[in-house]
Amino acid sequence: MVAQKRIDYEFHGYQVPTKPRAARSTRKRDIFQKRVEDNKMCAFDLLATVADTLLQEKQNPITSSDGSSKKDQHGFIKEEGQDANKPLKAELPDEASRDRRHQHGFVKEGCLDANKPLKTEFSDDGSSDKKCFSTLSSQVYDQNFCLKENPHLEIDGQSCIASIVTSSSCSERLVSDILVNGKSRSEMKNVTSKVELGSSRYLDCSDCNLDGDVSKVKDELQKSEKVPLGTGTGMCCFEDTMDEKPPALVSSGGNAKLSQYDDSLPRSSLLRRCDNVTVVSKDDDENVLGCAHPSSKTKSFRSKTCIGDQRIRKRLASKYRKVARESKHDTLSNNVSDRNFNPVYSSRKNYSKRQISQMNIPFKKRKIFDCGSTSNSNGDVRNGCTYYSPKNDMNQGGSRSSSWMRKDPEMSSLAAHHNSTLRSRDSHVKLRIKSFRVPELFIEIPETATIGSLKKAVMEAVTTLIRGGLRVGMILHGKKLRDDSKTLLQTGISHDNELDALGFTLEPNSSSQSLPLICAKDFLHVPSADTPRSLIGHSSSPAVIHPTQRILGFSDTEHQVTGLGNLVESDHDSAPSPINPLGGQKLSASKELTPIPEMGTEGLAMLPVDQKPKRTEISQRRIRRPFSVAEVEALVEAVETLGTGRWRDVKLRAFDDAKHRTYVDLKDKWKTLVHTARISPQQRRGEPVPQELLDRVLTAHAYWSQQQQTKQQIKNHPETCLLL
DNA sequence: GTTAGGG
DNA sequence: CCCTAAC
Repeated sequence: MVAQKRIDYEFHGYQVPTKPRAARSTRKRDIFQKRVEDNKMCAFDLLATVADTLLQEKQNPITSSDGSSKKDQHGFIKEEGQDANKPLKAELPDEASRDRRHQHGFVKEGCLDANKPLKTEFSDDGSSDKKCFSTLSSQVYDQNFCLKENPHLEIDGQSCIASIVTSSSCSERLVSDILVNGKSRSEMKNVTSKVELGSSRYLDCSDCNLDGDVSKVKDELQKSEKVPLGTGTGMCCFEDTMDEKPPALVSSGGNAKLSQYDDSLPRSSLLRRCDNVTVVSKDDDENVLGCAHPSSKTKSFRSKTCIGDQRIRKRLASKYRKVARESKHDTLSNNVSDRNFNPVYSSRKNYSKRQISQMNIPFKKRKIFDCGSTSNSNGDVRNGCTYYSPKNDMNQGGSRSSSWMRKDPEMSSLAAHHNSTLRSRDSHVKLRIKSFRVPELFIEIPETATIGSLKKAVMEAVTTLIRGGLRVGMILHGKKLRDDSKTLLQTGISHDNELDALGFTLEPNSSSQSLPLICAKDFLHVPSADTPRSLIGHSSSPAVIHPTQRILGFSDTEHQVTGLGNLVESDHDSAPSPINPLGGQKLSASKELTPIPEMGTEGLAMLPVDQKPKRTEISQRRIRRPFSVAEVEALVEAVETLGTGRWRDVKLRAFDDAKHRTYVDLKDKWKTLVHTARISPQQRRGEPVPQELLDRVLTAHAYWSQQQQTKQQIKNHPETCLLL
C-alpha cells in the first residue's frame, strides 16, 4: 500500500515586478547547469506568497465565510479509501469536527487497533496519561483546544499543515506536525506586490532539523524581506484513525498552536491570539518556523520501530547518489507543462490498478511531478486550471479525501501551479502549489501485520523523514534555483507565464546535501506469500509511475517479508508465513487510493515532470541477501564442475530452487568469492566463509581461468597450439 | 536470454 | 546488487 500525502497550497498571487526575459533566460541556463542546492529563499518567498494569497482569500468572502470554508482541505493529506487505505490524512476540520478535535486521536499505537482513534488519549480533562504519548497527545490536545477555543484561529484552510503522527513502538509514539503554510506575509521592499511566506512549523519529536533549516530560511527571508510572519494553519494529518472522524488538528511545530493570521494584527498580537500559540517573531529567528518544541518531551518520542514483532524498515531517499544523478534529468522535465504530460501521467484513472510493490523492494528514486494531477480532491481538477478557493477545498476535502491521497511515490515536491487567471491584480501572480509530498518512504512490514501497524509504520517513516529536516528547493524551467539571495524578479519569476515552469521541491536535509530532488514515495510494501510480486497500491504508479516499472521483490515466496536491506536476514530461508490477511485488503486499498486529481488545466506543471522517466525510477533495488555458507559451498561445487562462464548452468544446477538467486547473482558472488579469497581474512567482512571453500574457489578459479586462456589461445593462434 | 565487467 | 555492453 502506498499512501501518498499531499499538501496543497494555493497561491493566489503575489506581485512581482516583471523581469526582462533575456536576463532570465541567461540565468536559467546557469541554474540549469547546477542543480544542487536550492534556492531556499525563493522557495519561501513563493510559499509566503501562497500563504498570503490564502490569507487574502480567507479574508475574501469567497474563501471563507462558508462553513464549507472551514473544511478547507488545503495541504491536507487524505487517505484514500478506508482507513487502511488511508494512511495519511490531512484535513482541515470543519467546525463540527473541531469540536471533537480534542477528542480526536492522532496517533495510535501500533499495537492498538489502527482503526480506532486515539481519542482516549486525549481526554477532555486534558490529562493524557497514557504512556509516552501522553505528552504528545497533550500537546495535540492543547492545540486542538486552542483551535476549538479560538475558532477564529482556524485558518480558512488556506494554510496547510501536515502533521504526522507516528508511533514507533507500541509504547512510543511520535508525532510530528508540520505546518506548512502559515500565513506570513512578506512585503517586498521595492515591489508593491506582497509576498507572503508560509510559515512552516514542524513538530519534530526527536529532531528539529527541519525546523532549524526552515527557520533559518525563513529568518533570512524575513530579514531580507522584512516579512512579518503569520502562522498558517492548515493541517495535514496522517492519521491512523478512522476517516469519518474529523481530523485532529495537530499543532504546528512545538509550542506553536494554530493561530489565525491577521494581516492587520501586529505580530505580537498574533502571538497572543492563542495562549499556546507560539508565534515567531522576527526576533526569534529560530522560532520563526515554529521549530520550537513545546517540550523536551517530544524528543522522547524518537521513533523506534517496533510494531509488535514486526520489523519495519524504511528507506528514505535511498540512493541519493542516484537521485542526484538522475535529478538533473528530472529537472529538465520539470519545465513541461501539464498539458504536455506524458499520457502515463495523465492517466490517473487507472488507480485501481495501482499496485503495491513488495515490501522489500526499495524504490529507486522516483521523481515525478504530477503537475496535472495535483489537485484538489474536489474535483477542481476537472476545471482544469482553475483552482477553487480554499473553501471549496475544505468542503470537499472531507468527502473526497481519497483524492488527496496520492499513491505516487513521487518525490516530495511542491507543485506550484501558476495560473494566470488567478491573478487578482495585474501585478500579482498567483501561484498554487498543488502538492507537497512526502519524500519517498520505504516500509517493510510482515503480511501478518495489522493495518494499524502498517499505518504506524508509515507514520514512522514519515516522521523519520521529516525529522531529518527538509528544505525547499525551487525549480524554474527545469533548473534549480540555487541562489537564495536573488529576488523573484531577478530570477524571472515575475509573471504568470513564467510561473509555469516553477516548481518546488522538498528535499531532505539530512540525507544528502546535494540531493536535488526528493522522491516522495510512500511506499508500503506488503508482500504476500501468494502474490509476492504483485504490486499493490503502488503509490504513484498509475498516474505517475511508469507502467513498466519493475518490481524487485522477493521472488521467493519463502520470505514473507523481507526487511529492506537485510531486515530479516534470517528470513532468507524462513518458513513462509501464513497468508497475510492484509493481502486481500491490499488490493482494495490500492483501488481506493486515488490519485490526486490534476490541477488546473492550464496548470502549469510547476514541477518538472520527467517526460521520459528513467527506468531506474521505477525499479527497485532488490534486498541484499548475503550468501550463506551453504550457498557458497553449492556455488563452489557447481563452478568446480561447470567452470566459470556457464552461470546459467550453475544456476540450474545448484540454485534452481532459489528463485532469488539469478545467474547474475551467482556470477557476482563468484566474483566476490574470488576477491575474498585473495584478501586477508582481516579484510573480509560478513559471514566468514570457511577457508577451505575459499581455497577451492581459488583453485577452481585458477583452473578455469587457465582453461579459458588456453581456449582463447587456441582460438587466436590455432597454429601455435597445433605446434605445441 | 546470457555473459562479462564495471560501478 | 545494479547496469550495460556485447553476444
